Amino acid sequence: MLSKKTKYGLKALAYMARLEDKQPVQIATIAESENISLKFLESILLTLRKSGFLGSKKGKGGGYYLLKEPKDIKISPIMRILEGPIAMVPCVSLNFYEKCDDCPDENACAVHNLMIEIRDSTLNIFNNKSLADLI
Amino acid sequence: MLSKKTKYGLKALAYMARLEDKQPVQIATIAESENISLKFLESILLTLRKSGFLGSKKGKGGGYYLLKEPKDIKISPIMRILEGPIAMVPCVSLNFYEKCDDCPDENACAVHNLMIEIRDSTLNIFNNKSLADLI
DNA sequence: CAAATAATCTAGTTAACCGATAGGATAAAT
DNA sequence: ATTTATCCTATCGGTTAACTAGATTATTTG
Repeated sequence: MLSKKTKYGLKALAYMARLEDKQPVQIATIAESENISLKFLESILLTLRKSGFLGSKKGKGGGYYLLKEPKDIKISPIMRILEGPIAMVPCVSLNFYEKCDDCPDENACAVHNLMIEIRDSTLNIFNNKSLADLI
Repeated sequence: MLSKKTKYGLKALAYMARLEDKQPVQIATIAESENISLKFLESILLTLRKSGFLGSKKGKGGGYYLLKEPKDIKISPIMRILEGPIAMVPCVSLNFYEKCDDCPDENACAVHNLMIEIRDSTLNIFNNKSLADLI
């Protein structure tokens, strides 16, 4: 299940991608337009800024703005920042790998091999889609 | 993230699929072989029986057994029973649909359309794989 | 019949996490 | 100096995941 955090984050990024000018947008504007809790969105955009997706400006006329062209912002890194691993199981995660407690031999594990397939097909979509494709 | 419940359930089913004879297997045997908590596996196999995947026999020589040939047991219904919706978001779920609170127009939602693609590619795998393919 | 076997059922515990909120600190513009 | 808007820390209620306890029921075997 996709967390609300990720869902809201993607929606906010898509909102910014839709704007042709690169003027900063205020949190409140996005929150209202997309029906997102203001305070919650605040923390989400903050993490997106700290991870290098967004720039920000304080004070009047301030807000958040995309640091790159929408077409150059792929979905997978956003997912990894907001949602965590893309794989359904840590033992097939490329960026968040963790060995299973059970399972002496990964290659012999039925679930492992199935989940590799799922990971690859999911990754194939997230890697090849940009913010520009979402709007 | 795949729950342990689903993971253990799939592993147990794969275990049974590997046996050529259709003799009942005891919970304890599977639990030990696959390093799964006995009591937890107990409740998992019970739900799988109630959903029609497994048959059971009580008393000596009893246990659980598959009701169909491994090649005739697809992954998707197992996932739906143990894990719930396959879609990452309720608004794109085929079997567990639910409207989003935010989002006045689904077709205009960036996340919605992205998640439809993910659902389809995932479903494509789960629908076309059987227990026999896992082993 | 009685003892052993193994599934069935009900219920509870514990820890982690999600979504949201509160309240003040900081920085920039007017 | 005042307003505007991000930044930051902390907290909290609710839910769920993962597991555990203990008693019951049904079946087989001696």
